[in-house]
Amino acid sequence: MSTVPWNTKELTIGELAERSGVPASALRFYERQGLIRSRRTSGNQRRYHRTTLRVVAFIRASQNVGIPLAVIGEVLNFLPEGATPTREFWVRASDCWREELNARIERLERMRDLFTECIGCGCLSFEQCLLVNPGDRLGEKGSGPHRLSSGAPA
Amino acid sequence: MSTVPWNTKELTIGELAERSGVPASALRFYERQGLIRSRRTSGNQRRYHRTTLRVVAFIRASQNVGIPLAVIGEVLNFLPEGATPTREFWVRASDCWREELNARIERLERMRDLFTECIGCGCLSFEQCLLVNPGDRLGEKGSGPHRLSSGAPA
DNA sequence: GGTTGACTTAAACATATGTTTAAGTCCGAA
DNA sequence: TTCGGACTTAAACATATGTTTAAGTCAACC
Repeated sequence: MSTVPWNTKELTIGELAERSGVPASALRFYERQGLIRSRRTSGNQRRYHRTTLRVVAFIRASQNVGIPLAVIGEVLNFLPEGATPTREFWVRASDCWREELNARIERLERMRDLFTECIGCGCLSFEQCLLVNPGDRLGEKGSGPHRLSSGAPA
Repeated sequence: MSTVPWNTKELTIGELAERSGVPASALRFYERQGLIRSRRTSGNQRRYHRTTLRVVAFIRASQNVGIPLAVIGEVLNFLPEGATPTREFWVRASDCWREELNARIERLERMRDLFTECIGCGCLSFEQCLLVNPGDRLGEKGSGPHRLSSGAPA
C-alpha cells in the first residue's frame, strides 16, 4: 500500500487534464482567472484536490451553455476559501444558469419575431427598427448571478 | 440646382457613419471583410451608394441577433456585383436568420433542461454529462446559410 | 545518478470584432 | 490660395478564451 490513501490522493495538472479532458494550458488559465485553486509542492508544481475534477466539469458544462468564464468565476467564488462544494451549492448554481438561459431564450424569441416583422411589413425600413438601434430594451442580460447571492452560503 | 440629383447623391464615409450610427472605423472594417463596397474618388476617398445605408442597417440588425459577420457576409455575397438588394432578397435573408434563431432557441432549451436534470438527479455526476463533453449532439449550428443558396438569386 | 518525461513561467499567437493612433493626403470654403 | 476638417493607410491595442513556444526545472524510474 502507498503512504497516501487513495481517496485523498492529489492530482498533478497532467492527471487533472487527462481525467477532465481539459488541456493543462486551459487549467492554468482557469487558475490565473481565479476559477480553480491548487496547492504547490516544494518544487513549485501544482497539486489539485480531487473535488477540482467536479469543479472543472461544472466550468465546462457552464461554458457549453454559453456562460462566460468571468460569470462562472463569480459563482464559484461563493465557495468559501477551501470549502468543498456541497450539493446545495450545485443546485443553486444550476438555478442561476436556468434563469440565465430562460432570459436568453425569451430574448431570442423576441428578436426572431421582431426581425420577421421588420422585413415582413413591406416598408423594409430597418433604419427605424429596434433591431438596428437597440436602446437596451432588447439587450438586457442581467450580467451576473443574482440568485446565488441572495441566500445563505454553502 | 446642383449638378447631381439628390436621389443619386453618394455618401462619404463620414455621412454614412453619421446616418447609420456606425463608426467610420467599423465601416472600413466591414469593407475589408467584404460586407460592403465603395467606389473611390480620384483622390482615393470612399463614396457609397445610398442603398449601402440599408445594407449597413441589415448588418447591424443581424449582428444584434447574434449572427457573426462572416455569416452575414456570406448572405450578402448572394447579391450580384453591383446589384441593389430587392425586397425578395431581404425576405429570404430574414428567413435564413429565422431558421438560425429557431435552431438556437431549441438548443438553449435542450441545454437548460439537461443542466437541470444533470444537477437534479442527485448523483451530481457531470463527468458523464452531455453538457460537459458534448460530442456535437448539442452543438449543431449548421454554419452558414442554406436557405438562400437553394433558390433563384435576386 | 542519470535520463526522460512532466512540470514551470512569461510572452507571443490565434479568433472575432472592432477602435485607436500615427503620419500623411484631400477637399471645400473663405 | 490657404486653412482646417475629413479623409487615407497600416499597425497597435482591446476583449474573451485560450494555445503555443522557448527556456528552463523537477520528479520518477532504472
